[in-house]
Amino acid sequence: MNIKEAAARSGLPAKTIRYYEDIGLVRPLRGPNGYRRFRDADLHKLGFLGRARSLGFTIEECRTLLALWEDRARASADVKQLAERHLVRISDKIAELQAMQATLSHLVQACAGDDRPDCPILEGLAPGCCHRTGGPPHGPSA
Amino acid sequence: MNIKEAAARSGLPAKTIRYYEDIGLVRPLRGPNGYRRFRDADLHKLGFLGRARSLGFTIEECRTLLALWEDRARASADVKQLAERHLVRISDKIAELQAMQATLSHLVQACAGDDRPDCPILEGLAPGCCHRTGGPPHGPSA
DNA sequence: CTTGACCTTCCAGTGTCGGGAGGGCCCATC
DNA sequence: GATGGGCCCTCCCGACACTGGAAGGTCAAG
Repeated sequence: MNIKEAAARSGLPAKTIRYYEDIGLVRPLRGPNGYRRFRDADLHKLGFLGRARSLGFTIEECRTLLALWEDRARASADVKQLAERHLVRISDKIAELQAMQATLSHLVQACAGDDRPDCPILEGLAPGCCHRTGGPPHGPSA
Repeated sequence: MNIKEAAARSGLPAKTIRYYEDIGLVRPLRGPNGYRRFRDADLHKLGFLGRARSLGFTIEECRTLLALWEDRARASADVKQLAERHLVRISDKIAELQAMQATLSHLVQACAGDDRPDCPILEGLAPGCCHRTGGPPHGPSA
């Protein structure tokens, strides 16, 4: 099948599928006109990738998982280790977001939110004020 | 003071400070040799930015917050609205991560993690298997 | 005068695509 | 045979918020 049907069946945008081919995650055949031709095995891979990505695995982890998936002799311990490391990352991220949430909701609760200029939120962000969560100043990344 | 001291005092890398100047968040003076010269007001801004960023506000939100901070006649409602929208984003993100966490930890628990090839994690990622969390296949972004 | 720390600008890369330009292919219809 | 519309191709740029590095200017100490 052509890319549009592969996209519809896998749930991935055609652009993403082309990108995945670009970085070597899938290798569909090519017809004589240069069109990509996807077999069932390619579809399976795409579905696998979509689900792994939706669980937050990076592309490189997906590449590893895909290799393990296709290796019938793999040890399940290898997969489990990868997944557990990813779970740790997820937990860390959740904790980080919860810390932001706690700090910010304190500030929001303290703010009247009317047409007066007094604003505990801005005051809380001002230098030398109040207690902080203490994290390094690089929240949303990592 | 020069950029290095401003970086040390604000907790931001010098590169980041240059970037912030580039996009117009701070406007330090320049000495006759072309070096940036930071006044206390610039330092305050940098600290403000660092804390707002650490709470997960985007650069554009920081720009808005900074404008509100410097506007002595702003209504605190404007700030509160911005912060509340951001809180919603944080909650959504947490929920998304928790869904990933739930799905993945189920799979991990079911996996023996030994040297045999049977792996419920990979099976759970395979097409046409088991129940999913159902989210769109774009986890870590957004 | 040399050394080394500091400063400058500019360019390129990160990760994961999405948007769009410019052009080719294919099928159906007139 | 010509035309239209849909599908496909490659290639390049932009997004986010920086980070690294190269090439070169400036300053203070020895």
